[in-house]
Amino acid sequence: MSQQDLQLQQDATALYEAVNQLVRLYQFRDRDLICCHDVSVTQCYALEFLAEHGSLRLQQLAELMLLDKSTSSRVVDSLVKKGYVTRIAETDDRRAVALTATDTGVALYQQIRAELIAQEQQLIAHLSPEMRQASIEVIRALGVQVKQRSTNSCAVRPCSD
Amino acid sequence: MSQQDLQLQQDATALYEAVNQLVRLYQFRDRDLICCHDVSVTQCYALEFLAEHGSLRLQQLAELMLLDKSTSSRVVDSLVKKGYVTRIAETDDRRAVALTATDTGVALYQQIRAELIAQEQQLIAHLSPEMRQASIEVIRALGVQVKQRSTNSCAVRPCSD
DNA sequence: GTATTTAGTTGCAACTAACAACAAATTGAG
DNA sequence: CTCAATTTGTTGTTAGTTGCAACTAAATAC
Repeated sequence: MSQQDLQLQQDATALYEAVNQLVRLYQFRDRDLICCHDVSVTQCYALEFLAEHGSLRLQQLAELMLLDKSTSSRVVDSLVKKGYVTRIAETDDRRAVALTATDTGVALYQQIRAELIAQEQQLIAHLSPEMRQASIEVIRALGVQVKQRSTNSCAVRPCSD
Repeated sequence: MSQQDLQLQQDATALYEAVNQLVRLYQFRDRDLICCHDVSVTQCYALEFLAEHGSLRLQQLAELMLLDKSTSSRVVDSLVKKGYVTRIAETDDRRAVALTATDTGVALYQQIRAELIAQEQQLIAHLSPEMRQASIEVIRALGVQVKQRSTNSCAVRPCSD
């Protein structure tokens, strides 16, 4: 194996370990609140989609979140209870419900988002633009990879069991 | 705001969104198996610690995994049932149990690890060593940040509620 | 006008994880 | 040495999350 190949393999291993660590630790945010605010991570994702898209039906939200509609319905339940989202029946199709983030909900999401972005900013402030870009690319690519992995059951080889 | 500051902020936002996406999608691996192998993600983490550390007591494993000892005990249960880990009572302290990955267990972990590393390698093969290094650094730093965030309840400001 | 489809909710079961109570072994104090 | 306190690990219970299936209500199709 060449020096370069060796280096690549070492880097891949380091990347694997770093991602592993990151994702493992992130699991613990799930049960906690997002940084002191009274929403779970799943709830925050839902709030994010609603804040970004303006208004969504439950079905659409469920698809975006890759969750079952029943689960989404319950996530919305809790957000409604907390006053971050409203359910308003649509007039033209009275089965449908328009989910909308309230002002409080949007404000909460923006606050959480701003805090998290500020943290990311600290993290990459010392890096050159090229390095930053590379990091972002890699993390994006990891996301795409995981997405493929979760739709196919296995990315490397077909399922053996 | 200067051009550079603006760029930094944009990069931070992009990073936030990429990490968000990655971590959100990773949640779905949790219920599935790690890429067709018959262990859950938590079980795989336990297997990893045992394969890396050789032999651990339950208490030690629980601390490493940041889980309650009861939860760890049950995670180990399932790994024992599947034949990936053995529980062997220690002779000098008969309360204690030495947890050890079996050969099969180590082999499984190494296979999973190798597959994941191969994927990472594809991902970063086209990057220059400096770019790779930067990516790894950033992801590592994100991990450390999350760790702090999960011990302190809030990294940015003291809890307001 | 009835049958089918669609949107959303609720019942239920499976799973995960923590807390508390517990049993068994070890350690310590007198 | 003996009995209390501590340590190690397991089990009972509870809370929370999620998906599937069954359901209601509304809209659409024939």
